[in-house]
Amino acid sequence: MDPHLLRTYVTVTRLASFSAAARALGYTQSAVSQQVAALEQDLGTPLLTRRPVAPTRAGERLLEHAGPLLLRLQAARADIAALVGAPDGGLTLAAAPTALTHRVLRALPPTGVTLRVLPRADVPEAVATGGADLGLVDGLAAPNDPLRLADVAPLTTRGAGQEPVCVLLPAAHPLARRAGLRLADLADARWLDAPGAGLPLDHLRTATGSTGFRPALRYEGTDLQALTALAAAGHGLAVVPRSAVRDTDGLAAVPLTAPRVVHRTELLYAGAPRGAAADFAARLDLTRS
Amino acid sequence: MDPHLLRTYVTVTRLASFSAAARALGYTQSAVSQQVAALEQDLGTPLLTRRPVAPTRAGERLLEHAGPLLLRLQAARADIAALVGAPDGGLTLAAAPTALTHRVLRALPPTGVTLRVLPRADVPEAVATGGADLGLVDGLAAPNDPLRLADVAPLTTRGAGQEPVCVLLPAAHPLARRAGLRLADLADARWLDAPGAGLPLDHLRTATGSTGFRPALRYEGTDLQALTALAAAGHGLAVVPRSAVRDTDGLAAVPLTAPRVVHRTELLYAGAPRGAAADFAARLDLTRS
DNA sequence: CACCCCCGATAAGCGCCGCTGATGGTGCCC
DNA sequence: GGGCACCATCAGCGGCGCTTATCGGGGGTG
Repeated sequence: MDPHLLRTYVTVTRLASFSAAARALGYTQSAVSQQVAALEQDLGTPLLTRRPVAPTRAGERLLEHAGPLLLRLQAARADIAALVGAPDGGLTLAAAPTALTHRVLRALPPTGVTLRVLPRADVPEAVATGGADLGLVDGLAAPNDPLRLADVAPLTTRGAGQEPVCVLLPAAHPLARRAGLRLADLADARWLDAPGAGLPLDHLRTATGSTGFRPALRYEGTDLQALTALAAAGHGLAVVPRSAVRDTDGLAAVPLTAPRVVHRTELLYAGAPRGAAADFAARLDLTRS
Repeated sequence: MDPHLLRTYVTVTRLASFSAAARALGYTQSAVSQQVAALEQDLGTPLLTRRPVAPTRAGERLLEHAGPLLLRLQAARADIAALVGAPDGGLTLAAAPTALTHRVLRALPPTGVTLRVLPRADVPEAVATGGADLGLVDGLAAPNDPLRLADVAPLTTRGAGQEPVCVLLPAAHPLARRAGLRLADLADARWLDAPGAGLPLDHLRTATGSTGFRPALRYEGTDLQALTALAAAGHGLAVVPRSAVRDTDGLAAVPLTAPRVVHRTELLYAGAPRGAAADFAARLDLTRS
């Protein structure tokens, strides 16, 4: 189970070709063939069907393991490398789109910042693999509960703010005049599914334990403005943190009263923040409400 | 970052000796020395101080990664192996002590079962590495919330029951006559810390967001009977699922009313349950309350 | 229907990596 | 101060894994 073999195997399945994988990895086709054979012999079972090249059942299981494994390996490398290399003075921040609250933006140093906006699921990976010094992720959680993140590597999380959430709906919606809304009452409504930009629907489902929240339109961008416009135009409801609500024609934003859920933002880092990253983290703490 | 080198490095740090690690791993001392040197060169930094042999800062970081990495690797192996080998008909069940509710015990097949009671933290590992076909873990959670488990490997969880929890206190305790108790009111009391048997104190802390719950006595066994006796004798309070409460001299069990937490039991498995494991899982589902 | 091309498996050869055994240097304990 | 236990280093060698070369087969095309 050499990581080398694992990487080759993953590449072969991804490209569905021994030869293409060989070209991609800088090997000969023969080497790739031998590597896959070695892996299969090691595990005692075929992992791929040839012609066409596709994973067997065992191969599919292995793929599920291989990704996180290689990721963790890379994370370990990056972690040590970060400890060795001197901090370069700059600060790279990976953030989910809705995690960029005003409080965060205010705490940013004036220069030397690189901001990478990523889908929320990619943020921990970016921090773990050294693609960013710090990460900001957000999500719905019970008050004071930490967020649930995939543990690609031993990352430290620190709360970076909580705020109420609102439901976005067209102003003409029958419920738009309400002072507060219960999420359970909206399970049968049509929702915007915005895994990149906002809070994906399965977050709502786990938060309420419901199986509802059928998607109306799936939005794959990361832009909140567009999401807001979609909600105003009646393409579906959305849940966003209150501070992300902007006055928009035809839009109503009603606070969510039940379940008691807050929009929570967390700061992520590997090891201890250093240099500009430490400064930023400290400044973020100072503005704690 | 060969897993081989990683394993050697971990062994060296654990034994704090190159020579001892070499003996343990079946290498010569020379080989171990070269392996560690290779790892250090690969990562570009010293990982160990010699004389005495102890990890450097970078080495400590690496250790944090190496454990889960090697575990995952082993889990992947075991996962594939389980897929290859025919199910042996038997069923090995790894369970946390308090996860063995009556409902679980009733669903067990009459023969061919091996029951391994482990500390809760070890259950996912046992399932992932093939030490058990199924796992049962329990813990406190908000109603309908899944438990938080370390994801050593892609494991599937399935709810296997929820029930209210009670606080165990001596019958002479001033609060023993109450009909219900709020956990927050008990943060300053002295608690039994039973990481093996019951619900460790940090579970209570995360559940309430409190930093209280100072331990009075630390109990390292896995026996609930002893824990109950300790509570009755006034050595500290404990929280247990209601069904685990037995009539005991001098013991009072008061339902916990706030926060709204339940004792939740979950079934864990890698891939899809097969053979006797599938039967058991289905029977557990049938008795769903 | 036959040819050809592309793909993957296999064989042979070789270079390099990593192991062993031996030796050197160093701190610690007696 | 001597001996010992420990780790580093060196030389040598065996085997692993790569490349090159070749074979077998399947599908597309003329």
